[in-house]
Amino acid sequence: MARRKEYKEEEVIEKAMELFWRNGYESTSVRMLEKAMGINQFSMYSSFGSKQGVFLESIKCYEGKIQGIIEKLRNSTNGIEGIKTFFYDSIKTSSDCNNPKGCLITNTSNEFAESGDKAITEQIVRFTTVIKEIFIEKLREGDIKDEELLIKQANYLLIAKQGLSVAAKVFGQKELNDYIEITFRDF
Amino acid sequence: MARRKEYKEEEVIEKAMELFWRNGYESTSVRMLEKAMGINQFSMYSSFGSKQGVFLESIKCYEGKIQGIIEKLRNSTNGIEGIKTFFYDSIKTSSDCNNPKGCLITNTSNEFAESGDKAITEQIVRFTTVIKEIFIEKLREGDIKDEELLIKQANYLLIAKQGLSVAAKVFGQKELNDYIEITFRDF
DNA sequence: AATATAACTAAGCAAGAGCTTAGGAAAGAT
DNA sequence: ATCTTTCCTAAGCTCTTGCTTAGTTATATT
Repeated sequence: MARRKEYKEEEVIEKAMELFWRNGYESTSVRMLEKAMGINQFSMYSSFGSKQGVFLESIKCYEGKIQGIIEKLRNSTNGIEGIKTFFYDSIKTSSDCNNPKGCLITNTSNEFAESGDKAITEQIVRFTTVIKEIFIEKLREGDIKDEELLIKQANYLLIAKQGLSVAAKVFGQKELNDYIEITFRDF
Repeated sequence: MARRKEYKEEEVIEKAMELFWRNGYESTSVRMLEKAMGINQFSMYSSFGSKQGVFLESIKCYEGKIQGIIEKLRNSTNGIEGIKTFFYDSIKTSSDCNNPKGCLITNTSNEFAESGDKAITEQIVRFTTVIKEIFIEKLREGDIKDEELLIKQANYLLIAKQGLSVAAKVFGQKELNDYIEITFRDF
């Protein structure tokens, strides 16, 4: 017995995500969001509660967007090679132009590192933990490994992946390829 | 024939630098700056022209602060070992508490990556180039190296260093050590 | 058709941003 | 002591921020 929404939340949030991805949280204003999403502030706030609400939903949307390559990593059966492919897939996502560069999760982790925002930090930690566990799982498929070396290597790869995402915003394709090649040269 | 300044620019800029280092550019307001620097906005603007002026001067101040470890790197004579030491020195700078974590240059590079601000981007590129050239120089001191591999390795180390600075904000000491150890394991 | 409920528009709110300015205070030159 | 030049205080300027609200429009139910 009432009027229907003229937009779908899943659709407008995608536009929001791209904006946050490109500019970060603070540099994206609610006015910019309403233009990009094609809805006005009232609708935004009634659908997502707050700017932070839009942002958290954007992160979920992003996770959905990259779920494909994460599943690919998870289902890979060639150990360390699967992780290497994951690295290449990651920068490929952001190199189809018109897409922002870098990784939204990593960008966010950086922007909020010192702020200590709880809801956002939690999202990031959760995501990072998932990736690390997959790395460990894949590394376990490899040759002789004592547990300690395994953790060491997982930490290395996790930070390397994070570094890659950051580097992708600034460095060129050749530099990134050089980086990945040497990262995996001795596994 | 006039009144004298009640502060020294070199002293107040250090406080500004710490604030920018901790919060980034956008999240640091002029009101916060005047409290931290102990001078009011009039003095700030008459000494540095604008908020961005304060920021650019803060970066110079930061470069001065880390010049020690860069000179140490430059003067090292044990090739790749010198670079490894440089990595450890870099995270040491930010692990004496009361200092912000990460690297101001890297933070800035990240924050302004998509903005395309000219003055700031130029500062970053200049600094990055210097580091890369030192890396190449140190790598040249090592064993047999064709030029191409050398560039590849320099790119690797440059991105690895950048990744380390980012990681230092989020990861613990053990993870960082693991990362550095494996980064340099096969040189 | 009348009514109730939800969604839209657009205007506006307080707070904070970067920056400016008028007026007084300090100190070297005369 | 006076004058002149510089510096400091404090208030205020305009613009933008995240968010709200009054008033209107559209739709499902009766």
